[in-house]
Amino acid sequence: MNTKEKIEDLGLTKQREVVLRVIRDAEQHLTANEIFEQSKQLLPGISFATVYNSLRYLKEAGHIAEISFGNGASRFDSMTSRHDHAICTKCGKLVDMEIDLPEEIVAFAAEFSKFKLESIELTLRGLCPECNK
Amino acid sequence: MNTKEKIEDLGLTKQREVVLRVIRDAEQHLTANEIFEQSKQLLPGISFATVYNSLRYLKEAGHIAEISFGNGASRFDSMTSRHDHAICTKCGKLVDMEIDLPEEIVAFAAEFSKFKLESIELTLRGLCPECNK
DNA sequence: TTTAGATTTAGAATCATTCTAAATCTAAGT
DNA sequence: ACTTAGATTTAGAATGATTCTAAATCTAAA
Repeated sequence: MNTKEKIEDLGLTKQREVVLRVIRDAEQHLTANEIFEQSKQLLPGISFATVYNSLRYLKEAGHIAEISFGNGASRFDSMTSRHDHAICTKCGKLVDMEIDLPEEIVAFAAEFSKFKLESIELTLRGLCPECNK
Repeated sequence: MNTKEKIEDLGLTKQREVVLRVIRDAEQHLTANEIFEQSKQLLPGISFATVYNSLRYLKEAGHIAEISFGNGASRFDSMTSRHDHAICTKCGKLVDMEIDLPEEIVAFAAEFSKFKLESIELTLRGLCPECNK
């Protein structure tokens, strides 16, 4: 039995489907390069450019999200719902968090900035359990 | 009368002091390249590498903070106190916000992630007033 | 004044990402 | 099935940000 669920029909090309599959099956958030390496195993001829094209496409279609902090390459996330991140300042480990952000804080931030809100997230920086020993 | 305040004695080298001055005097958050351009006006011989070295040094010493979102170059911030950011998804405009984050949210995030907390910030993405017209 | 360590410099190198142009695929209409 | 137009993929070049390297210079302590 395979743990990997079939990807519902999204009208994706073969390569975009592979990229999405890799991201969905990953235990952690992968970089474009890691996604390329794993995609090649499922679809040997795929090119790096296609991985980037697919990431852009999937992001715009709302199937994945891009996460980037100061340090190096972006990472990609298959969670579609709003959530937050914790990042380790020592090893770079990235962890998803679900924090219930009170409506009044969201409203205050929108009012303060005068921006038309699209998304809002909390980022915690610190030491992960391993690095904190 | 000069609006620019003297930088207190931090034991900085000439070039690090210039980089810090440029960041402190800036109206908005600058990229490393913009900082280099402006630093050259105050200290013509300064090199790009030194700007990067200085930025790293000043960041580690806690005098400035680096802000980076997916899109392009990092920006540097002289505010030392905790604060949050709003970023325009269309033009990239970056605005500082001061949001009062309830202690229980901070505690919950630390507990949830199991990280030893160093900092926490809120990031709002959306359209700035100009781009929203 | 010597010396060791830190800093600066210029330019090369690296890394992530985007662009380009040609080849290939796909779907719609014949 | 055949044509065509548009979208997609490919390989590799190009770009942009940042870091590295090695030599020169500065600084502070002995």
